[in-house]
Formats: sequence, C-alpha cells, structure tokens
Amino acid sequence: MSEHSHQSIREAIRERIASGEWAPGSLMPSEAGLAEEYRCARTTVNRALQSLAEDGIIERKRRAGTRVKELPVRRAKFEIPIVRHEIEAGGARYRPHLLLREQVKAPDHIAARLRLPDNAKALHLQTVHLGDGRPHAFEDRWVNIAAAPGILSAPFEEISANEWLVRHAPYSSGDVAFSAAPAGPREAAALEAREGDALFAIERTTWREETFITTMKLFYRPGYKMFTRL
Amino acid sequence: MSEHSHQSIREAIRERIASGEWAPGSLMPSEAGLAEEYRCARTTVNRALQSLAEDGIIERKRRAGTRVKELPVRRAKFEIPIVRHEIEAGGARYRPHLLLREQVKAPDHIAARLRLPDNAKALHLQTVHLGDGRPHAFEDRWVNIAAAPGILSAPFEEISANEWLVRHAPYSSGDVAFSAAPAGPREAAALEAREGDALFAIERTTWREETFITTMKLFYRPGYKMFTRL
DNA sequence: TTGTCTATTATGTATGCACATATTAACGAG
DNA sequence: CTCGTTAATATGTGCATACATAATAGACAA
Repeated sequence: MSEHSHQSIREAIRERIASGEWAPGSLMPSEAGLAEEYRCARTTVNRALQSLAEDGIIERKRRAGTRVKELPVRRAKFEIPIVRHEIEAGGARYRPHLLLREQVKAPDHIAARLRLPDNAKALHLQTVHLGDGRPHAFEDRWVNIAAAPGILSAPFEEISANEWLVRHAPYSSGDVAFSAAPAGPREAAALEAREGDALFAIERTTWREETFITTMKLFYRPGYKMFTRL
Repeated sequence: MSEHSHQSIREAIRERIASGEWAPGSLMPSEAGLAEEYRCARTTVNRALQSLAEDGIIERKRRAGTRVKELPVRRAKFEIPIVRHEIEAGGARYRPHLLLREQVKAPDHIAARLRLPDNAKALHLQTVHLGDGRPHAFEDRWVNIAAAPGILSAPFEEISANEWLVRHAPYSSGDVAFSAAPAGPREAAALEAREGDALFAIERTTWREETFITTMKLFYRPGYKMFTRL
C-alpha cells in the first residue's frame, strides 16, 4: 500500500493525472490529503508535487491549492549540445579546425550584443568542427577580449574556443536561439554543402554579471537533427 | 552573514563556482561543511546542491563528494512551444485553418512510428496556424484513431488538433526533434513562402504507456527563431 | 452595495534527526 | 604483495515539527 518515496509518489500522481482522474484545470487534493492517502509525511508529497510543477504538469498557488494545468506545457529539460560530445558519441574522432582568427572592430550588431565600447576590437574566430575529418558544424564566434584575458594566446588548434572559454572565463548566464538558415557561401564551403541548403543553427550569447563574454552562431551540416525527450 | 534559504545559498554557491573559487573538476566542501559555513541545516544545503546538480553544473556521488563539472553542460529547461500561445503572446489573434482531413492508410514510416497494425487507417490532418490571418506555422499530423476515441467528430475548425488531443488523450511521454528543412511545395504554399526556403521544424511523437497516440511535424514560417535562456 | 479588515487555509521552507546506500580507505589474512 | 573484509564517510531520503507567506472567504462597517 504505502509507496513512500518522493519518486514513486511522483510517478503515481503523474499516472493518475494522465489517466484523467483529475481533469485538466481541476483542483487536486491538498498535500496533507495526499500525504494521508500515501501514508507518508507532507514533506514527501511536497517534494513530489514541486517536481511535477517544475515539469509544467501542475500549477500550485498558496492557499489556492494545486491544480492540473489546462494545457500541460511540457517543460523539456535538454542539454545544450557540446559539439565535441556529439561527435564522439557517434564514435568519430573530434578535431576542431580553425579557419579564421583575427582581431578586428566588430560589426555593429555584434558590438551591440556584446556591449563593446566604440571602436573596440574583438576576437573573431571561425571554426569547422570535424568528425573523422568530415565537417559536422561550422562556428562563427566573437569574443570580448577584455572579458577573457589570455585568450589571445590560447591554442585553438588543440582545444575548441568553446571549451577554452568554459574553463577560463566561466559564465553565469546566457541566451540561446534555434533557427533554420540557408547556407551562405562561407557555410557552404566549410560544411561541403550547397549554397541555399537549409541548415539548423544555434545562436548563443553568454555573460557573467554585467560583462558580455562571447556570442556565436553554430551551423550544423544539412540533415542534422537535435533530439530530446519529454 | 547567514543567508539561509536554499535559493540564496544556491545562488551564492553558483557565484562562487563562476568566480573560479572551485576549479572545474575539483572537489567542493561537503554538505556538512557548507551547512556550517552558511549556518543552516544540512537539508538546506542539500536542496541547493541538488538543484545545481539538476542544472548540470555540479556532479555528486555518495561518499565521493560533490565536484564542479569539467564541462558544465548546461541543461536548459525550455518549454515546448504551443503555437497558439506563441501567436497570442505576439498580440495577434490565433486561428487554426484545417487544410486536409482524411482517413487513409498511413505511409510506412508513419505506421511504423505509431506502431499501427497492418493496413490500419489513420487520421491525417494538415493545418496552418494563423496569426491575424497570416501563416505562422504549418502542421502535418497523423493520429492513431484507436488511441484517441472521439477524434473523428472533433471540431477542428474551432480548436487545434494539439489542444483537442491534450484534453482528450493525455499522454505521458514523447520525443521531440528539432531540425531545418527546405520548404516543399506543400509547405511553401501553406506558409506563403518559396520552395527551398529554410524552415525551422519540430517533430514530435507522443504516447501513453505502450500506445502511440500521434506524430506530427511542424514547419515554421521562414525567419522564425525559438528562444530560451540558460 | 462596496470596501476593508481578519481569520483561515494550502503551500513554501527551515530544522533536527534517523537511517539508507554507495564508495572509498584502511586493515588484515593468506 | 594481493585480495577480500570491514569501517568510515558523503550523499540520499524520510519524518515530525514549526513557522512564513500568499490568497481567499467571510465578517463587518460605511
């Protein structure tokens, strides 16, 4: 009878929701009630319900109680892929190949995104990520040099810019955008694709406190898919 | 001094990691140690650390202790977008427009994905999601009729198939794939785009227990981006 | 009727404690 | 020195309790 563990209770409740026992939008029993039903402490039920709330399955409000979400917006938790891991997971040998490394004044939209002072130079990097020598993704990156001391002498033939930055300029937050983009001449050449091919792209900008560190756009080879589970 | 709340402790620790106080890969103080430092119960520190572990920032092992991840794989939690919400969030009026509704034998790759018995018919739906009358996304969906009783008489002129299914055939799990695809004649016509345009696409298959409910592919209008935050 | 105050209630969270469990380190027998 | 046993230790988790906080319902007054 008593399945007392926040995980099992979580799954039991989730199942009861899925079965329709509590309709979308309807009020569920209180923590105290469920605790009695499952013969466990309220703390345990609380943990189970908080977990379900985090996943967007239920909604909780003080005093008002817990209710099943009308439209269970599934909050998928997925990992921002690290290119090297993707490639190695496929059994291939990873190698980053640096195509371009220059210090120049960044174009306006990049300077704005990194909040660079006027006329400041930034580090511009272009890399192809290779798996067993074949192109997997093309990366176009701008780095705020002031925010990443030492980057000018980093050995990007051995380690990718991403990994160097993670180790030497830890960031606290960032934003990400996923999109589809047609391959331009640059991307087509780097990925051995045709101009105009539909490429899956990830843009990412990261910062720490008020300091912007880097912004990049990653174009995957044609046909790439990013998977996750609900 | 004593900031005792799992949230504030979580942020404090996160900040200390970001600042480099504990290098990637290195061992952090034990829960007991941190509890003493922050003058709170071990339970509270435990909660803070579990939360950081969920986000992929630290790694914990019994007896071995807690260590900062070498490559902090950021586990971004983001919401699988609901088209209606996206459109309404932009201030536009949402309307689904049903282009096709047929009961036919599903093509092999669809039948396989839904685990349909041989020669079983499935419900095939094609919908354009409109915002203020302009196309926002094109949806191509197959539904396992046996898993969604009543769907044959659902009023898809008023409610989108997605919302009908969420309410009447709750699912417990699913998988999702993001990709880029060139617009075919169908997508181009529905989205008022040109053939070959790069479209952002989401594929989703959902099931409950062992029963597959539906599989669909959603093509967004050219230029669409999906945002999230780390 | 309308607005304000108050009591009630469900969730949020901190605490101290006990015990479970995985893993490592130390130890001892051969 | 090697292998297997045992002890030590950090995290995992449950419980009872206490109090905080938000939101609501109800009482009461204007």
